[in-house]
Amino acid sequence: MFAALGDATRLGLIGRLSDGGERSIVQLGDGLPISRQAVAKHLDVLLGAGLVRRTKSGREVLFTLQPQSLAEARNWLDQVESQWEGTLGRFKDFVENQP
Amino acid sequence: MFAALGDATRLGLIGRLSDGGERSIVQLGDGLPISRQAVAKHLDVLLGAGLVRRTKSGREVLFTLQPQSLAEARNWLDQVESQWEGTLGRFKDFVENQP
DNA sequence: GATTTATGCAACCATAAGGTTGCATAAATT
DNA sequence: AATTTATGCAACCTTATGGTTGCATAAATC
Repeated sequence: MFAALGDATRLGLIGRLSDGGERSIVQLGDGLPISRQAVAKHLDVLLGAGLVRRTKSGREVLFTLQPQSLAEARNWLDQVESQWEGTLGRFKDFVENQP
Repeated sequence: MFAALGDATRLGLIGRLSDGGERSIVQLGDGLPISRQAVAKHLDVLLGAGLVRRTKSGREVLFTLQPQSLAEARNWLDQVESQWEGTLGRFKDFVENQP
């Protein structure tokens, strides 16, 4: 899922969806300097990573952000950081107990 | 930087460094099914993303985690999530005020 | 001084990633 | 019914990416 976030275009798409609204492929690609197909492929990647949800409405395909999945990424970061800080704490103890 | 995290091998390296210790290229590659050179390349990527710090000690090159940079990634996620929740709040208001 | 041991540099390779184009299909419009 | 408009499918292209191998260098160890 970090891989899915590791592309500027896809980060941009998520940004556009971060207001909670649902948008079609055409809408999401509006203004971008790439073809509609390229946008569709990026959305497929985001879908595969569970970052967006796909619903059909008439002839349109609408995408919405799936923010629960972002929490997953955050949890991983939190875990690494907290483990690091735990060690930092032990290191502080060590230093402070030096004669 | 999400791109740097978007590789299983590199995530593993960060995991190994998350205890705050410093390790050489050989140490970090120990147990991995890839060559030392491949490990060195991954560490270069992590270095480029600011996720690790490089110091020389004798003939060894030691790497340590740079957790401040992880916070950056977290901030981005927080921002997207909070914007989404803001909208969710407005949506709740809307629903609750329906007759 | 000779030999390990830890890296760096560079060329090379296969596959994946991001992108394009052309054509087909399906739902709205006119 | 004819035409837009929104997608999907598939082939194709170029460049990055993750990986390897061979050789050079520099610091420890014998």
